[in-house]
Amino acid sequence: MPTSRSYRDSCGIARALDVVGERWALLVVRELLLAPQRFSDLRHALPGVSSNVLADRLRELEQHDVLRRDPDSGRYDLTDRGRQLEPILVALGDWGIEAPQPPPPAALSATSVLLFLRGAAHPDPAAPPVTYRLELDGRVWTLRLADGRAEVRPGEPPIADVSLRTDPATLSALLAGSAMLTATRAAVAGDPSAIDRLVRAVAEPDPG
Amino acid sequence: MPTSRSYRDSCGIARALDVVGERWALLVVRELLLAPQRFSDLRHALPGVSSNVLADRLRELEQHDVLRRDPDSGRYDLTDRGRQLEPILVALGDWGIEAPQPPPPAALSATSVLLFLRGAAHPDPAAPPVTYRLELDGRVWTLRLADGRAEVRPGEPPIADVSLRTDPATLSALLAGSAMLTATRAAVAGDPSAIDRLVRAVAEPDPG
DNA sequence: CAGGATCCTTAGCGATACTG
DNA sequence: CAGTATCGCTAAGGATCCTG
Repeated sequence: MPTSRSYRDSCGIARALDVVGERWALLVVRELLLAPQRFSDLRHALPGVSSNVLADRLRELEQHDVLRRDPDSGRYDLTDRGRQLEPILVALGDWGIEAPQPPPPAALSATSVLLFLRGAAHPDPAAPPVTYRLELDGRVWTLRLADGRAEVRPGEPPIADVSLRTDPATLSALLAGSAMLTATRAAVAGDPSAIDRLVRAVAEPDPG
Repeated sequence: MPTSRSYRDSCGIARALDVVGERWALLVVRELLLAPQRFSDLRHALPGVSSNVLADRLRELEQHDVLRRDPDSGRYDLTDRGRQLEPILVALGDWGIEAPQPPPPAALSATSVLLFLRGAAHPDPAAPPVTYRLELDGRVWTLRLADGRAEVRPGEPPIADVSLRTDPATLSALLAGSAMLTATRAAVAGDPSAIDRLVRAVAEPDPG
């Protein structure tokens, strides 16, 4: 039984919150920012949400034209309207970064780390492009550093300079500089120096 | 008894929602964007929130350094950190404008209308500045059109070209062009043509 | 009277078990 | 795998009642 309460307020902010203000709704949207996801993908990325609540949120968000379920693949993907939330979510995430960290154990989905990575990376614009194959939680992503910014896409890269297989928490620790690659159980193939370059691109201050 | 549940997710978006994701929290922030407000002001602006929930939200938001209560005046005001939410809320409101209107009766606070007005107004940059004295729900605001944009501040203007006393819904209807000034119970003093100019500034398309 | 605090009811949430 | 059914818990909603 989906939620059907409203703020009954004509303001755009209140009407937006009528759509995406229920618990877990914006985190579901977050998980779909980089790639479509199945029901089980979302459950794995959001271990705190129970299946009935997730089903409710997906139904409501589909009714409000934020996302759509593809009947063939069973995957949920954002609609154009849902995708318009991306800059808002990114800005909200930047704001939330300043908040105190939740006490562990805290979840960290692949999408979360990749969104952070994409936003925090400031690679040297003059350096040649690099392509990474990232395998996180068994799923493959393509990361490309080029033209001074990072681009993330789902799926296999055509060619990759380096391949890194690990989990979101380890990747996050690497990027934060709180772990050395050799001290983790990450599997690397290809040019290891490209990993250093990635870490430095995230560590260096925003040139803007 | 304040809410103290967390998404337990390290992502900045989730941590932001741990602070401002509870019901009514962002609408409280909205009400404080333009001016400090008392507890009773907030209750009036948000007729759907019950006093215990409002008290809980204010406590939580104060604990998280989003707002602060001034002991002398009893007014709640945003902190610097809370004010950083302004562009996010404005963007969320723009997104929400596209959502279907809630069935009436829907609330419409003075802050809501003034936020909409400030964002939607595109006055002729070449025209001379105009200052309005707006009295909404018994509270006085200063509105100034100058340099191609609108500025809203709480309190009496030093001098005003025109004074308009009405309620938020009537002002909204005037701005939307769905009501004529002469057909409302709005009280006007000063230069009535300045009201027309305001309506046109809102009606005209965004030059940007 | 403003600014809450208390009480009670309801509805959304969280966890687990179950089904096509 | 992709949800549905069930149930106890907790936050939200509404009214009333304190306290300066």
